[in-house]
Amino acid sequence: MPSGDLHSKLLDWYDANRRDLPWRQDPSPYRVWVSEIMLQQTQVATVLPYFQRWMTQFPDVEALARADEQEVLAAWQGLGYYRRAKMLHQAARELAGKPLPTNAEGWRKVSGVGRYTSGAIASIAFGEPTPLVDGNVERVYARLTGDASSGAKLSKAAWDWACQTVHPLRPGDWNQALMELGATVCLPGQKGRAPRCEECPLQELCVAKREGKTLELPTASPQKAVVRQEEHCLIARRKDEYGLEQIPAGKWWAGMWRFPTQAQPPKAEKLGSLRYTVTHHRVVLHVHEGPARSEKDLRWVRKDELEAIAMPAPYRKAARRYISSDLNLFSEPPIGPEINS
DNA sequence: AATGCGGGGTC
DNA sequence: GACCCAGCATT
Repeated sequence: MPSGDLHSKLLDWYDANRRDLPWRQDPSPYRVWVSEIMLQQTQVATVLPYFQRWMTQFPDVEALARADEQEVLAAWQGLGYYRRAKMLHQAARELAGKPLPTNAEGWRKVSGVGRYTSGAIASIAFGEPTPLVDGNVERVYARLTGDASSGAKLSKAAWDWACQTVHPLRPGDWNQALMELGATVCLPGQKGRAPRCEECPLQELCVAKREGKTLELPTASPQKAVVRQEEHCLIARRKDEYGLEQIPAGKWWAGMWRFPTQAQPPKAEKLGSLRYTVTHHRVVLHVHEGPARSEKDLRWVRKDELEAIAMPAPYRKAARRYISSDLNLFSEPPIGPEINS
C-alpha cells in the first residue's frame, strides 16, 4: 500500500469535510495553544463558548500573563481539569514578552504541554512535520491496521505509526484530518456512537472493517473500581453574604472556593443532596444551612459577587439552587441567564 | 507503568 | 450507570 494513497484519500476527505472551528480560521500560535489545552479530554462542542470568551478576555499571551489566577480559574470554571488553566497561566507568565517557541521541541518544555500538544501546535501553527496521537488517532490507527494491543503498548505503536505517516508538506492538516476522522466518522462504537464506516474515506484500507472487528478495536483497558463517598457542606449566611472556604492544596479543586465541607454532618438543617463524579469517585454531597462553626476562617461573599468566584461545579450548582429558591421566596425578578445557564 | 485530575454528552 | 472526550504531571 503506497502511503500516497492513504495521504490523498484522507486529505481530500478533510478538505471537503473539515469543520469550521474558530482556531482554524486564524491558527496563530497562541490561539492554537489555548484551544489545544482546552481540548484535552474535552469535546469540541464544550470548548467552543469557552474559547470565544477566553479570546475576548485574554486576547494574547501578555493579557493572560497580567491576569490574576483567580480570574483565570473563574474563566475556566465548568471545563474541569483546572490544573490545565493554572499551568497555561503560569506558562504565559514565563513566556510573556519573549518570542514563543517555533517548534515542537521548544513547546515541549512549556508547562502543561506534553507530546501531543507540542506536536499539535508545531504542526498546525508552524507547519512542522511532526506527528501527534490523541484518543482519536489511537482508535483510527488500531482499526486501520488491526492492532489489537491496548494501553501503553497500543499508544507506542500508534506513535510509531504516526511518525511514519505524518504528511511532510501538510502536517497540520494531516494531523487534524486524523483527529477529525476519529471524531466524526471512526466513532468509538459505544452507546449510539456507532462507527460510520460507509462514509469513511479509508474503508478500503481498513483491516478492522475487512475482518469485521471494528467494534472490538481498539482493545479497551481494564477500568478502575468505583469509590463511593459522602460529604457535607454548610451554607452559612450573614444577611446577603455567604461564607466560603478556599480549598486547601492537595485536595480536589485546590485554590478554588466552596461552602465549608466536612465528612461528618453538621448540626444544621439539611436542604437536600446532590451527586457528582470525580474520575472514578462517586460522591453524594449533602447540603445544609445554618450558622458557621467558626466565622473567621471564612471569606464572606455577597450574592451578586458569587458568579465571579471560581467554584467547582457541584458547589456552583448548590449555590444556584439555593439562590434560586431564595429569589422565589422573596419574589425578586426571574432568574437571569447568569444564574440559570 | 500507574495514578490523579472534571465536567458534560450520550444512550 | 457506563463510556467517551484534540492529555499531562507526578511518582
